[in-house]
Amino acid sequence: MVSPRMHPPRAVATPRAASTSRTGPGAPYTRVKQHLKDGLAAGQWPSGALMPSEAELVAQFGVSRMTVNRALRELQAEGLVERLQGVGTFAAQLHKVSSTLTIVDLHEEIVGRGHHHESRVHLQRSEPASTELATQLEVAPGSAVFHTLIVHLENGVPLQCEDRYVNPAVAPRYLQADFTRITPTHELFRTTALWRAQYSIEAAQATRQEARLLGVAADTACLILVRRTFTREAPITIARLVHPGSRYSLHGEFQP
Amino acid sequence: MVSPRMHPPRAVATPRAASTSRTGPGAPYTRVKQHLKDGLAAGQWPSGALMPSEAELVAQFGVSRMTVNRALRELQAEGLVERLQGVGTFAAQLHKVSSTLTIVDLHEEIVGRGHHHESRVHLQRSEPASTELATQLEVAPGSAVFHTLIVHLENGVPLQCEDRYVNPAVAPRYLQADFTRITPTHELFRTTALWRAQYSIEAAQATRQEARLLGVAADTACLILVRRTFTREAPITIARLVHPGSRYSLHGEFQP
DNA sequence: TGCATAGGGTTGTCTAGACAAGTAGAGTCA
DNA sequence: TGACTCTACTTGTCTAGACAACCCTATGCA
Repeated sequence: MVSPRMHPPRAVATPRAASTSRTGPGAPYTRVKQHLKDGLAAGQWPSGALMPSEAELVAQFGVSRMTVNRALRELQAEGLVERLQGVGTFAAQLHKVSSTLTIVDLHEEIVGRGHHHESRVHLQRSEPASTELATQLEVAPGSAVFHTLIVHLENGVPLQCEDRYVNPAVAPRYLQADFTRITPTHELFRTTALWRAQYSIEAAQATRQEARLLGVAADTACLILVRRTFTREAPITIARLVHPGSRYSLHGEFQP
Repeated sequence: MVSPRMHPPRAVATPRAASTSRTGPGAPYTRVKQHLKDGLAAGQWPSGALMPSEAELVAQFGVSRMTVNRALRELQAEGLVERLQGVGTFAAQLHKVSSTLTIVDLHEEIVGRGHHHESRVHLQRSEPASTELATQLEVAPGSAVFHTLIVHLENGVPLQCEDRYVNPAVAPRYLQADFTRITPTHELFRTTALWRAQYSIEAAQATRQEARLLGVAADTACLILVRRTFTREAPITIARLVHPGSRYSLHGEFQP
């Protein structure tokens, strides 16, 4: 980090008195944004519905149009609304948007959309590793590994089935976490040093168990992401993340 | 899509004369943003280096601070800079970046596996762009774009259905290529300068046409990758790549 | 009937000024 | 020396007004 610039004298604006704090999450544009997010989460505007115009929001919130405009522009960037010049602002198709293949915490992603996130823990235990799993996690065959099976719900709708095995040597306290309150991704982020990740993405029909957990028909096309992460020394975890294809897609961008 | 609201009369601003167009990619905030992006790409500011303050950019570009602020805010959102209130703007740590969904030529991939690659060209022509497509490729609606529909086979088994639209302004000789001998990806690599790519991955059941072309059942789960590539200036192509899920998966790796 | 146009809505953007809040160097005083 | 304030600088945000580009409907005219 380079040290900040010196401070040569320069004439600046004359100060005056004012009242309320404006920085931070209580800022007006944040209020407008949250109001719209809440409305979207509550189904106030179904997908494709026309949302209030900037002028209407200006009147409703008593703020300037630039402020409203910023809120809407950010919602657009987040993929929650679509805007057409000369036409209006529309509620976007639900959940299309997700983020990069960067490893993001699903919880943050869902909350970032202004939605409610819930985890249902179906399995949380230690079990002996199969031969293949032992190879993947680079542990001795038959030695204990941690296994969790969790379904994540967005606004009550199952979004992801997360079947995960964890290397106990790297995250010995993994099983003690309360996964209804913290996601495995977050827990592992917190306690291990991620260095590298490998993933593979495929489409397949859900297994019977997965279909049941996700509440979809057994032949639904699902997007399956298998991700293996590593510290600099050893594998941390291998996760099989199953999304019903109709409710999810991955987006990304890269620049060589 | 709900129909737009009615237009009750309301008083609006009085018009006045002005000169240059401000909307679009030539917009001042875009210029500022691009200038900084270019500088970052050129290594003008190494990771962590202090970048020009808003006031300096205001002076340099002759625009208002709000305009500069917007450019910097968007660069921050893109992860290219970090900003600290009261301190300054710093070049972000390089490539925290995502993934290596590197664009590989399918032909090389198949040949690399020691297998035989064959392309069946089902469509190769120029056609008028639909409104949405025109937007995606940033061409005038209704203007001609190039369209190819090709099925790639590995050892005689259909592996990918490639439905591709190309911007004629960027690759004017695209249609003259012999796609039984060279893949579109290779042709475009050869004739255009790839700068950026956007992709979206989802799972879905194949359409009837796709199922027929791929020789699979209509309800087969497929992995669909929609990829849009760009030169530094304009979109090159948008491709919809459909793989029968059972026969394909994507692999990647990244390092933070 | 059919076409051109005007009007009034919508988003997109820019400006100039202002205040708020945070940082850090430079002085001041005990 | 060490703790304090002062002050210049930074980013963060808001406002009111304006113009541009675009879209849709209604209207008037041929």
